[in-house]
Amino acid sequence: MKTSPITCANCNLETICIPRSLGSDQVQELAPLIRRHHRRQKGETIYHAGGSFKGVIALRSGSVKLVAVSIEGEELIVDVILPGELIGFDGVSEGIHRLSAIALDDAGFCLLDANQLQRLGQRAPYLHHLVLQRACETFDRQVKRLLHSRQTSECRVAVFLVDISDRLKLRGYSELEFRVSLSREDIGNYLGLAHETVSRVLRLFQDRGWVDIKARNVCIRDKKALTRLVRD
Amino acid sequence: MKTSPITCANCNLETICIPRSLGSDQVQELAPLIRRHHRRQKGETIYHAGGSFKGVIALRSGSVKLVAVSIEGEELIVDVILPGELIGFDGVSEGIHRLSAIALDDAGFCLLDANQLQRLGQRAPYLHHLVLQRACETFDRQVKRLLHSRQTSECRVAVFLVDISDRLKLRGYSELEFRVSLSREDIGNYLGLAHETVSRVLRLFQDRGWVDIKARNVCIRDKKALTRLVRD
DNA sequence: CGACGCTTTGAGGAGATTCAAGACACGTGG
DNA sequence: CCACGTGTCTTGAATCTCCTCAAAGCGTCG
Repeated sequence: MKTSPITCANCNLETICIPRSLGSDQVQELAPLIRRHHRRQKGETIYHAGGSFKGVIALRSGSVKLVAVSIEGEELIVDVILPGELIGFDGVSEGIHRLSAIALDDAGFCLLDANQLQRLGQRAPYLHHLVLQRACETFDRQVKRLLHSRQTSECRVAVFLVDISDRLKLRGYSELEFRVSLSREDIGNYLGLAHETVSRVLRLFQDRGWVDIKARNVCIRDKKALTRLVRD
Repeated sequence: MKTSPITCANCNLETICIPRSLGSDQVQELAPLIRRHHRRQKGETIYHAGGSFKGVIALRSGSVKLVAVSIEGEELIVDVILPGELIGFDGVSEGIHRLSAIALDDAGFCLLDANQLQRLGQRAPYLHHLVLQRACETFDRQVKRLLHSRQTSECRVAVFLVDISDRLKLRGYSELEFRVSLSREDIGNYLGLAHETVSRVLRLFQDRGWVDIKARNVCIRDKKALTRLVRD
């Protein structure tokens, strides 16, 4: 049934994307505001730092990294995004994106146009509030991240694995077996560790029988042990 | 003229608080939504983590720390707030505050009520958008913070001093002489350093003739030197 | 197969933390 | 006015964690 148009109403992400807390009437109202069927291949950018803000984006499939680029050209990975999550808030305050969004796999996404967003006040006030909520959630995430940035390398890697696992579970995927589309370099960058350290900690976890890791495929054997390490 | 009511229209923070990018008509519209004249003494909390979200708060005077409390009861300082800045976004997504806001000095603030905020869509759409912008700014701030958390202790302390200096300047205060209401402990907590390290770095800056520090009073002698250290 | 990129592993070193002790400031009470 | 106590700040020395540098192993894709 690929031919029938996919709308918010029949999207498989309905329960985790924007419509999460909306009634079906409200979803009907939302649907026409959304532009769908955008795609990017692995490695392509969805938006560039410095580029103008086009709207809020809901990731439908694949995964994305949000990257800040310093003056010297180094990139710093600010966040990793999974399907159903919203990005683009780094462009709201200035109208210009502060971060780049880069596809880690082939990715599909929807766009809530910036102009629609501005006018959302009249058309669907609760939607506007919803967007504000989501924006604040991304703030919450950064605060959590900040908390973890104080902890040891072991904690940080454990947090990373548990976080991905939890979020995948929430989306109906396996929480114990998954593929991490990030290189060791990227994971290190994201966690504030050298890639060698990431490698070593992963090895340690494997020696303890907590995980099984082959290249980028992760199999969690003892999630409790990992969670115990987190404590925050 | 203490007797004439202070409104957004005649507030001395007009150009840096919410009205920053509003026309005078729009400020007139904003004013009645705001509850003013709230006060807290040094050490008192403006809102508690776990308490219900009452609304977005604009700080009028004094300074405030935003604090996350971990399970073990340790506090982590997430941000330091100066007059004209907005707080409360940590309560928007859940309706419950994730952080506590604690006055560092005697503080005065205004409240944009949560109920007004919800209904803002109809009454003043641009205002709602403005609030979204400010929420996203706090996100931007956390991203910056994350970037700095990767750097050496010297960089981090320099960033801290320059940041406070810049923000005070923006608000018409002296950018070279000011009082930091945080203890060494708090600064360390905020920057992710031991308080001894803060002390040592401050000493270093003093030996280099970049700053003059007596207790919590800071006098910046060579701001360029500090800025040079920042590079991001 | 060979080249390239990614990952692993080891050894040495740098930076920050921790622990411990002493200096200083401030307020209280004698 | 000074002695005293408490909390904050400074300073030093030892320790530890993680980084850097270097080299070798593994995989994958032309």
